[in-house]
Amino acid sequence: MPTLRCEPIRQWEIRMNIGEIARRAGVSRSTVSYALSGRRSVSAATKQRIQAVIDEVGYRPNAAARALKEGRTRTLGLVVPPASLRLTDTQLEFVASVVEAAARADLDVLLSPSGGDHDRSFERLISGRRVDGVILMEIRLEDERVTLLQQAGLPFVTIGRTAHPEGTFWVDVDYAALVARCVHHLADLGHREIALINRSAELAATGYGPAHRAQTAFTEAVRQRGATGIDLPCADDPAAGEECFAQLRERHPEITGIVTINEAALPGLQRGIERAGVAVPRELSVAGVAAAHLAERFRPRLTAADVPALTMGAHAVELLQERIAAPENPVRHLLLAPPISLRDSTAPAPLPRT
Amino acid sequence: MPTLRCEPIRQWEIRMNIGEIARRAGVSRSTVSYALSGRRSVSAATKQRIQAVIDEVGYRPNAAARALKEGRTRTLGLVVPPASLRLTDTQLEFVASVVEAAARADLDVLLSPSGGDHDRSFERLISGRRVDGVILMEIRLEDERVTLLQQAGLPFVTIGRTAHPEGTFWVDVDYAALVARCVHHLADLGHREIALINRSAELAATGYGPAHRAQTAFTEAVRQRGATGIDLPCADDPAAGEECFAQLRERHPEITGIVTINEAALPGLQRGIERAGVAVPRELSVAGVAAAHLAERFRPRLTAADVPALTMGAHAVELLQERIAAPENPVRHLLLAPPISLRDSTAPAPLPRT
DNA sequence: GCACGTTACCGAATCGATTCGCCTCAGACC
DNA sequence: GGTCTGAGGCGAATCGATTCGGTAACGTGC
Repeated sequence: MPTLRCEPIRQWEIRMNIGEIARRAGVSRSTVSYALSGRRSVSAATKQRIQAVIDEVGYRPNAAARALKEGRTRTLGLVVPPASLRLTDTQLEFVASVVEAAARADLDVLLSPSGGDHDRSFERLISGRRVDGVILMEIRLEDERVTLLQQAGLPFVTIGRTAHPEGTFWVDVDYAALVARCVHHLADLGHREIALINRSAELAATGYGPAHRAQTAFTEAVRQRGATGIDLPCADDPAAGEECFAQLRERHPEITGIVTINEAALPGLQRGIERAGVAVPRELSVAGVAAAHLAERFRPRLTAADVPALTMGAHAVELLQERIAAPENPVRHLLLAPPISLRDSTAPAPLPRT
Repeated sequence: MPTLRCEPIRQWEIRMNIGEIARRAGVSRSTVSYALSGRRSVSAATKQRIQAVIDEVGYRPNAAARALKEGRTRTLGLVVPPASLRLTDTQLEFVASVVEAAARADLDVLLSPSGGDHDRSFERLISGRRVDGVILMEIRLEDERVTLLQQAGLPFVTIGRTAHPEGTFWVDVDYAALVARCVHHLADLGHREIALINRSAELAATGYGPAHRAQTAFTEAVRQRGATGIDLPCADDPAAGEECFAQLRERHPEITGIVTINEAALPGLQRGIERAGVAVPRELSVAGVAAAHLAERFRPRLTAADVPALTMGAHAVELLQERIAAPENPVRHLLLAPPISLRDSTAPAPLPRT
């Protein structure tokens, strides 16, 4: 008489590994492997039989076993700033485009928040052989993560670059060139008093490249054109943008042109301008560097160099794949300087009041 | 005499596996394993010697080998909407909080863009044993991904829920309750003509839960209070918000109260209100459901139920861990209905014009 | 007829960890 | 003194894939 214990029967849950496929197809495991990889010839009939079994049971090779044997994981690591810092739209587009580009290349993406107190996550990433390569965002001029990756001998590509980027793979936006271009554009329109609304003072203090390079290029470009320039740091949020503009109007009412690389502050900047009743572009011209959709969203539409964030992620993935496949290849960089899209926020400088 | 060939000497690049650690510490590999896991006793002296070697060479167990043997990867999958759809702030906070919570629990997160043409990525995720469990975002009322995960027998937790969520683990915001609460709040203040600015018509058409539930709850609450309600779908971007408000003023000038769950449209809504010269909250009250920082950013500050996105991600990770550890446990849900934070955008209804 | 190459397949080693079974040596206890 | 117990450690099997070497069978060319 059977006992009352009613263990759930899980017969159909036998593990589907390559051996089981081989058994059902009546071949050896190596034949299944070769049939799938095509690295040795397998007769059409056998191949078909194996494929039929695979389709029937929905088999897929175990990723861990394959990674162990092949020595690669088909996975990329993406190191993102911790969530506590709110990401800018451009940064988000980087992340999204990296993920999509990786998916297109049949690669998975492992996310790791770096900085803050999540160093364990970063350590796991680089020393547990969990990934074949790493994409690093938000690079500082001196960045210890770069050093750690170099020591670990793990291929990596940075979005942004350090102070001495010669030996590494990177993709970056040429903020210096773009800011200079904005200054020249305004100067060409007759503006003589120009302000730069930069990223936050904290970022600059921690050695954030774009903030430094933008400032240097701004100062230089303004000097070249014999204009006068004001450099204003501004926190990455709308409220700060509004505040920043208010201060600018109060302390430097002579300003007729603004260059901004702080896209998070744009909504606030716009609001500040509207509240002050300043007419753009008649009384004040604004040019900048920003994600295209933010430039389009500004009123009036912002004349700006559109940061090609969506393609940059794809480029980074591409470079990383090359680096992984051919570690001895010479380093490659990509410094992007998209043209300025002329929209509605810049115009000839107003005539000086007499 | 040595040859001229100068192969790079890579002696220090010998693979650091558990065997090498064992050799250097003069013990067997199993002893190293037990010393690290603590699953069997190892003398203090031996343990110390092993640890010293590990610290010296910076050894970390190979993730693939461990996953293969243990049958778990210590990795979670996070299925996100494809980048082509711009994520809302609340969604981004979900992602960020999931990643942070996972990092705190020493788990890695594998990102997979679903929908669009990235089904291979999703397939890899669920059938290659790459992850121990999956967190699914942007759930539709009928969602085939849920079915696929159930078939695959992979533990998963959804953020949001399907039409019949009884048998699954999920964390969700009770949009129905929150919208109703907003309606009652406005009704209590004397408003009789209320509009709902909902998510986009496309989302509703594809069976997006919050859009449906919000509409149903809105209709019901308005009916309960004997008020009249207008339900307006609105695309997820500022321009649409502005447009939507303009239409609302034109077609339904009698409206004195607005409820919105469309946070992406908020900036546009604000802009539309300002352009129309409508005084909030004197002439028009606005209440909604949104991420707290967006509510604070609205002018005047938005009375709203603050979506606790940052804790929701953490809850989802917690539930998923439980599901993985104890698959036979009864299902658990979490339906969050945070209180409405009274800010500055609601006030008693204006006296009806005579 | 023999050497040789090709096709098609099998068996076994391998990747790097975990874990089970077994062994030895003390010390405790009857 | 013999048995038991537990600590401490070793060796080997195992997870599921890939891949190398081997081996039949079957032409093909001389």
